[in-house]
Amino acid sequence: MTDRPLTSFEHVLLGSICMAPSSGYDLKRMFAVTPMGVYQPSSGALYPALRRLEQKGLVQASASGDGQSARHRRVYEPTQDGRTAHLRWLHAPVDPATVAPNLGLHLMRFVMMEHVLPRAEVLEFLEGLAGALEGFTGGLEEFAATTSMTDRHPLLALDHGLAVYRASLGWTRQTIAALSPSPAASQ
Amino acid sequence: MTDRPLTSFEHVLLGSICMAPSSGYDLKRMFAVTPMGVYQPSSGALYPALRRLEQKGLVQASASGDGQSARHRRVYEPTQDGRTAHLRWLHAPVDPATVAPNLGLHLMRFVMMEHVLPRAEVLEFLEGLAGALEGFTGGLEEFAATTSMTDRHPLLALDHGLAVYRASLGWTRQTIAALSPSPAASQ
DNA sequence: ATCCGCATGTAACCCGTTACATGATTCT
DNA sequence: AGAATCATGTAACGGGTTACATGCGGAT
Repeated sequence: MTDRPLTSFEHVLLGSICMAPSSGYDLKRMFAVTPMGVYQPSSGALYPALRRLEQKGLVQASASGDGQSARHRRVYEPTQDGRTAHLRWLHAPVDPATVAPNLGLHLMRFVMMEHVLPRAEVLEFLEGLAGALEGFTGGLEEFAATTSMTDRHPLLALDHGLAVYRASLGWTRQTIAALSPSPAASQ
Repeated sequence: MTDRPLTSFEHVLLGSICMAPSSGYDLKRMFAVTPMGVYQPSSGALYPALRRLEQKGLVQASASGDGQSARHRRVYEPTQDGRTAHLRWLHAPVDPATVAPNLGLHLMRFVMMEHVLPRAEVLEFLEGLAGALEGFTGGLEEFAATTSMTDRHPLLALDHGLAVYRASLGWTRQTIAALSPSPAASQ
C-alpha cells in the first residue's frame, strides 16, 4: 500500500492492456510469439503483477457478461486511471542514464506510442533517444581515448559496444527521418 | 547449501577475482569506472555475493599478513576450485537462447578469456557467438517476412533489433578475422 | 476415457534494491 | 577537528523463478 511506482514489467503489461484488452494468457502468448519474447515471464510473475495492477485500480477484469463462453478467463481492460498512468509513462523523457541498460524498454515505449501520441511527440521522444545515445557513445569513445589499457579483449569489447549503440543511433536518426513530415519532394 | 549453480553476477565476480585478487571495494570501483558500469551493483548485492563465493570455497580472503597496513580490507583470491569453476564457465558453449538477453554477459566472458584460453578456443567461442547471432537475426527476418502486422512502429522496432544484432554479428566476424592467425599476406 | 492445450493461481526460495549503520584513514 | 573517502556490512521489503496444483474444454 506504499504506492510505489510501477515496475517496468508492470508498465509493459498496462500498456499492452491499453492497446488491447487481454487476459494473462493472452499476454503470455504475446511474449512467447513476438520477438519481444527475449523475456519470457513466468506465471508466478505474470498473474501477481496483473493482480497488483488491479488492486491499484489501473485495470479491471472486464465485466463482459457475454453469455456463458467466458469459461475461466479474466480479461483485463484499463481504467481511466490506468490510461492516464500509461500516458504519463509514454510521455516521460528519455533518461540518458537508462538508455544503455533499458534500451529495449524504450523501444517498447516507442511501439506503444503509435496511435496514441501525435507524430510530433513521437519525434520528440526519438530526438531524446538520439541525444542519449550520442551521449553514451561519446562516453565510450572518450573512455577508449583516455584509458591506458593495453590488453586487447577489453578494447575489442569496447568496439562491440560502440558498434551496437552506433547502430541503434543510426536507426533512431533514420526513423526520425522516416516519420518526419517530408517538407517538399518525398522519396 | 543446495549447491545451486552460480548466478551470472557471481560468475562475473569470480572471474574478476581470477583476473586480479580484489576486495569488494575494488570490484565496486571497477563497475563504477569502466564501461561495464551499465550495471552498478549495490553493497547489499556485492558483499553477500562475495560471502557466498567464499562459503562455497571458490574464493578466500587473502591471508596476506603483510604487516599492518591492511586496515580493514578483505582481499579475495581464487581457490583451486574457484579457478576450475571459472574455466568451466569460460568454456561453456554459447547457448543460442541466451544470446539476445545476455549478450553483455558473453562479452564479459570474451574479455576474461584473454591470457586464459588459447587463441583457438577464443575463436571457437566467437564462431559459436556468430552462429547464435545468425540464428537470432534469421528468426527476426523470418518473423518480419511472415507476420501480417500492418502497424508501423512494431515493424520499425523490428528493424532496430535487426540493426543492432547485425552490428553485433559484424563485430564478431571482424574480431574473428582480427584474431585469426593471418594465413599469408596481412593487411 | 484420456490426453493435451487452455487458464489461473500459490508457496518456497533466493536475490537485488534501498536505506541505514559503523568504523578507519586521509585530507584540509 | 571536521569532512570526505575508504571499506564492509545488515535489515526490511519486494519481486522473480521454479515447481507444483487445479480445473475446464476440446480432440482422438
